Amino acid sequence: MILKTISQYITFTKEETKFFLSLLRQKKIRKKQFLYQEGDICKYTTFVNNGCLRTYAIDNSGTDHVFQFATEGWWIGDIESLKNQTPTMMNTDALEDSEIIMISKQDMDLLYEKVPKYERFSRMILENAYIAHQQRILHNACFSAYERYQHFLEKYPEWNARIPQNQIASYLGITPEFFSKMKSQALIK
Amino acid sequence: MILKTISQYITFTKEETKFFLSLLRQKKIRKKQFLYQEGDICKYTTFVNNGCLRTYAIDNSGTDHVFQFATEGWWIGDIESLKNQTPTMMNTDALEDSEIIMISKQDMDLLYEKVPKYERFSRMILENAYIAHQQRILHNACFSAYERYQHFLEKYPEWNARIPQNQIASYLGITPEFFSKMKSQALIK
DNA sequence: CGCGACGTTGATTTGCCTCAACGATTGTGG
DNA sequence: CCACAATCGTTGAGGCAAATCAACGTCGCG
Repeated sequence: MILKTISQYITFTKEETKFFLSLLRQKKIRKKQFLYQEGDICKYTTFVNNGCLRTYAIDNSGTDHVFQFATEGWWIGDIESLKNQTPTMMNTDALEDSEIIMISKQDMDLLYEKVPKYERFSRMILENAYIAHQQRILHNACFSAYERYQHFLEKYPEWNARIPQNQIASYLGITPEFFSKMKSQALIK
Repeated sequence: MILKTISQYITFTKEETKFFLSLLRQKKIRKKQFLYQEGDICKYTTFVNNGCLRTYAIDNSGTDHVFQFATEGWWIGDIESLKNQTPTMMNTDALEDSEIIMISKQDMDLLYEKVPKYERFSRMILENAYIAHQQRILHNACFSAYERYQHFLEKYPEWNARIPQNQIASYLGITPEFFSKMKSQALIK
């Protein structure tokens, strides 16, 4: 799975593939289990083989705010904490029993040294992630809650079917109560 | 200036430096002049030598929403439009008379081919930009307008002194009127 | 079964917006 | 160098989108 994802961007030789695979650690994680908690220093970047994870921050009043979801084929992790080796402000846990693949920061740096074209892969993945965030910032600024919800439905129909509504509400930046009302009333604009 | 910025991340040989410099186009842009408008396809990525630019989107009701500012040493551009060669949703213009350096997408791709370590530079710049966006998304979700303003003051004191308040208000996601009231009343929480 | 997670609905509140009016400053053409 | 417009910031009255708080139904699961 992870090789297939990478092969969409760059082509490994056999040796490179072998080397790459030697760096991976597979892991199972159960629903509700934490991968990281606030204050941890993230040592691994994570690829989701199957299942579903989320990262979220907690504000001063104790409310969760979902930063991202990750299902099959997605990467998840706090790049800030991983890059700077600083404590993360976010929590990462599993919404479903999941199988994940982890690469340590050390091995990642090793990979960049030995297989420079992996830089290209990372750059491209980052570009995509950056674009997604750009859109999210603009949508939060330019659109109403209902419009954001509609866009979410178009962009991630699979997530809508799979992820609890209170989590989606949090991702969209609204309360579960308002989300429920919005859906039932189909508030236009 | 641009070489100094790059040398913080990677080291060019003399030939590479020469090649890199051959790809740059310098340009002056006057206050209020557009670099890109909604619907344009971005062909260049832009580095600011001096002055100040901004990108912003316009919502259905005609209100601006600033996505980013760029002063000396910053890069600016719609990566989505640049990467996919799709029409941009945003406008980029100058808040001050400015001097900028532009690199075309074509030359950028050429650079990636000829100087693979430039991939690394891009990856690192992107990581930083990604982190900044991550923080912005979390702050918008977790903090009140006043808290966001305080954070802005801490992080970008120079911008606060230099950029008109209505633009900062837009960046923070509030109206100029509310921004003014907030400051005068020092609304806590 | 019984408890906790999830969703719904209603009454009330609030953070921020809208609209409108009004100084202060800047800049521009005559 | 002045008149005038445009830009920018401030202040006040009223309004709205979404939050809060609370109660209640339902489902899945240990």
